[in-house]
Amino acid sequence: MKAAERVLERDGLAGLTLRAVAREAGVSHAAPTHHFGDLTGLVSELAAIGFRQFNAAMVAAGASGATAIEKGLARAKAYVTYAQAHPGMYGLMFRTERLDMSRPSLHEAANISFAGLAGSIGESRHEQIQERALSLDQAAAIVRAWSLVHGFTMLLLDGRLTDVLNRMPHGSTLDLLFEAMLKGNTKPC
Amino acid sequence: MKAAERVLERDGLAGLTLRAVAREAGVSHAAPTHHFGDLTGLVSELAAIGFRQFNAAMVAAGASGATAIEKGLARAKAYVTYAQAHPGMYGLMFRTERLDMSRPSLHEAANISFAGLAGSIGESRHEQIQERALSLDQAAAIVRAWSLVHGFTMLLLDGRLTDVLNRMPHGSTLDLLFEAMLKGNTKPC
DNA sequence: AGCAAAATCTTTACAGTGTAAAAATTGCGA
DNA sequence: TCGCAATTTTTACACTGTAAAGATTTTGCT
Repeated sequence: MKAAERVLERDGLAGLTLRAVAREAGVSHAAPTHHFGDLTGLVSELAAIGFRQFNAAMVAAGASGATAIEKGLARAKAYVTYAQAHPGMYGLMFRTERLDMSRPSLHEAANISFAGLAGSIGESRHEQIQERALSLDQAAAIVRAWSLVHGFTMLLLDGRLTDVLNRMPHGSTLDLLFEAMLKGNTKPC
Repeated sequence: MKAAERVLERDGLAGLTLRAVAREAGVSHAAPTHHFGDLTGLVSELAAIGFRQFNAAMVAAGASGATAIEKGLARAKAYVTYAQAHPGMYGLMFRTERLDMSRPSLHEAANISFAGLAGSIGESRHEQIQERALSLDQAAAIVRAWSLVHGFTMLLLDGRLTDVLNRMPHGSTLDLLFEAMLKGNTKPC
């Protein structure tokens, strides 16, 4: 197996550095650079793997429910669950600063994930969504679902929800809060 | 003026390093360390300033509207506008990894921002919210609004919405999308 | 098989970085 | 003014990403 592939088996993303992955892979410190060009390249390649895992989890979750509503809820929960299980990877995937979205593998993986989201929204609206041309309503529905779940996930991973949770009635769980958030009427203003 | 204070006048947050702020402040490279302890301390102090600015913008926006609905919308727009005007700062404020939330100044500034959000939600629900004890409904409403706006903001700053925007009907603006997202019915599942 | 070319890896080097400890300087109150 | 504490500089170290050049291995082709 090539060093490049060994590098991509890393699971802890905390202290991710070119030299660290080189050490772990048992190669010289400059070897990874040859494969990935630079740190941005390595991170982008890892993020692409993340998007594929992430998408697979969502597809699997969507297959479980019976109604469109159940499927949507299952997918939303799978979204948060994936992020909780792989917080470092989720951060990598959605922190554009160190990402090169023009890399084909990353671009494609991210696009497939987005298509899954759009398809899911179309399903729940009982209409076929043409990704190339969205109506305002469709775009709003997609962005609403995405913002809601992504925002919740980010706040959760960044520890911004612990205070709210602690101040909720005794016995309240994160799951309960998440469901209540999704099911309620949105208009906050 | 002390070097420490000069450091905090930095506006570009892109290449923020201890040594960079030292250079800009015209002090030795190790001077900032004495004031802030370490990089986490510096970043946390900057984030506290950000939260205060941010909160001021929200309060100002809330004063403009007549009805509770108008106020809420104005605040939501001010939220996104602040993040667009200070993307580096917004990232700093919500990227916990390099933040020390136990720092009194940061903790307090972040709490005031949260109280503003909670108060805004209480206003739109026509009820007084006791921050120390939230009902499930109240917590869900707060987290829903926060997730929605924070998620939208993050996706926007990370460039994840440009594709959606490009595929919307000709003439659609970000503002239009944002309003449509907020006004629609939420249940994505 | 043999050999040239391409891919892969190592070595060496350099400019930055955060952080720690000691030395030097400054400011200020008694 | 003197002394002490706050502040800053100096020096040092172990890291980091990146670049360039040489060494090695793998691959493809006749």
